[in-house]
Amino acid sequence: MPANNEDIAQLFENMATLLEMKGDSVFKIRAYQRAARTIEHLSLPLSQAVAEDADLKKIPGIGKAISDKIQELLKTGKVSAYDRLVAELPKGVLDLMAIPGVGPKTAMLLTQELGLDSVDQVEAAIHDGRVAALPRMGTKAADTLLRHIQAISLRGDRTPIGDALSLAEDVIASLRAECPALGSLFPAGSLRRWEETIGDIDLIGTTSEPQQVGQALASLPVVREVLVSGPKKTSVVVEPGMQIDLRIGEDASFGAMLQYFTGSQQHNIRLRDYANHLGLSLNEYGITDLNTGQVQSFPDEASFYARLGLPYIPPELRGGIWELEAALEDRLPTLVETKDLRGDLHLHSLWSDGKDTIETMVEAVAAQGYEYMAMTDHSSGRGIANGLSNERLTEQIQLLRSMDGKYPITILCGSEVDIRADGTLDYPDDLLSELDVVVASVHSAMGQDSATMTRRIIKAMHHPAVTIIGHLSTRLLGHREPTEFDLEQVLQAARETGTALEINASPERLDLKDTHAYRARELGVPLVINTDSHHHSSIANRRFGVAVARRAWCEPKHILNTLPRDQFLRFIHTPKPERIKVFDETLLQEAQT
DNA sequence: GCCGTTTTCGGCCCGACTGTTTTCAGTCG
Repeated sequence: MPANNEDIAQLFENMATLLEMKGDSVFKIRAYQRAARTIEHLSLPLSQAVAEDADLKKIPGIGKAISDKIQELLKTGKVSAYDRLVAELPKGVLDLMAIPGVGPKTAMLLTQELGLDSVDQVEAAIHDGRVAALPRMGTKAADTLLRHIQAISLRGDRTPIGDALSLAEDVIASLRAECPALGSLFPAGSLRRWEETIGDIDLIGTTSEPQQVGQALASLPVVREVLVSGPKKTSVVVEPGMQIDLRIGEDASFGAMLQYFTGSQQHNIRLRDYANHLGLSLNEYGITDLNTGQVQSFPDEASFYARLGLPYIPPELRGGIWELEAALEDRLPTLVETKDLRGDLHLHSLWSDGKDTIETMVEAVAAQGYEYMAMTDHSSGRGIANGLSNERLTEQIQLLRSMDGKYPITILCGSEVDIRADGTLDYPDDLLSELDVVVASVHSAMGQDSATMTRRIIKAMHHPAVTIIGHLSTRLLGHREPTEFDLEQVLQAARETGTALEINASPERLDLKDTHAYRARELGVPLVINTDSHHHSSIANRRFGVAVARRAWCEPKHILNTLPRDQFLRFIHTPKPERIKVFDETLLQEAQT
């Protein structure tokens, strides 16, 4: 199995760490870190790029040396320079960095001075006092280390954005209740960039009473531990095991602060580098003119970016790879927004495993101002999901047809049909042909190898009745790994057959994920943002799906369900291979207007 | 190691906090 982008990014991240332990040039270290971050967020698999003989040096932050190493890794399965570094440095030294607060320097100190090569050994060495006796350590530092080690198991991995966002909203509400002096208070960081999982929750606020707000956070009942407590910054760990960082500033400089703490780090590094060329220096308080020393503050982000001669860059685009160039060349996309959506094409009711009646779901979707919707209960193969037999589906179709026209929304007949292990569908063709919208999804045999799964999905795409492939990878964030398949082949087949791919907005799925959606958009594959709601309240989840699309640089024209009703109906009523032309035409039309 | 709105050589983002230090190194984001 060739290395994927994540593996390659991890290798360069390790490489940077090992070089730092050796005391190598900080700039070389930074170059490897930058390359790692870039590769991690790349939409195109590097294995694919190398196979196609693409020039990797076109990717920002990747030059000859790193390009050569990527090629070496993909061709031979290893990077000799990396292997040499690993051999050169003490065994286990990278493992120690899993301890928060232990960086390359401390890890080296622990391995070289005490010969420790595992977290367990460090814990033992703290207990018998050897760690506290090290140079630049002490009892307090050793105690802190011990607390961090004990907290490792409690502080889980990254948290899915849905959970992190509701936690952040709870904390914001509590702080508001506790602190009358609080002005603005918003999430920043990865939460504001809508990353699919969140490490720490960053909050930024303004107040005339900074100490009071920090104190209020530290005293919240959900707080398990206070990590940092200063005049401008407070960090705590709250009950489910998440870290919250609160930064406090003034209203007049809120724009600079919001920009600074929204990141990404990579975006900020590139932005500050660019600013330096303009004779300006950026920090969280404002923009300093390096010639005059004058500091200018900004109440909002738009004026901050404008001072740099840039248009406003939406947080979802601030990945630090492509957005600065796009902004300079005035080709930032006009990103799709929630208000652009006109339909939801993946909805469940009590007929299968939903929790609401069809009527409740219809009313809830109509209340969003949508123009059309498709009821898509499960097919019969989903025994546990109370899937509809042929007879029940026929019955439901009759019911839906009788309802259509009685609501301020067009009700389409649909089904979420299982793609069986062999790529066939779960209903006979004559029944499928009666449906307006078929969402075909994998729900079983998820362990198939990549080639089998790829064939299976592509076979389903070639079925004339299949409108959309639902939650392509079947992953559940934090619970189930994605299936294995060849993304490029699947996307090409989607394009050829005129099959749309779903961006499933359920915060536990987010499937397509952002980088896959990005690649799909590049290849001209129609995308659909669906909530897959099983309850009327879940329709609000569309914001998560819109966020994925925005991170994929999607404009309304890339999203099928931003089409007005009649154009959407024209799309689904056009036979499949021709259907893609309808999509392309609407693209052209929109581009001209 | 990367890169070019001063540059193919000489630069490379910026600050808060902690714990150990009498002026700073390490870590984090």
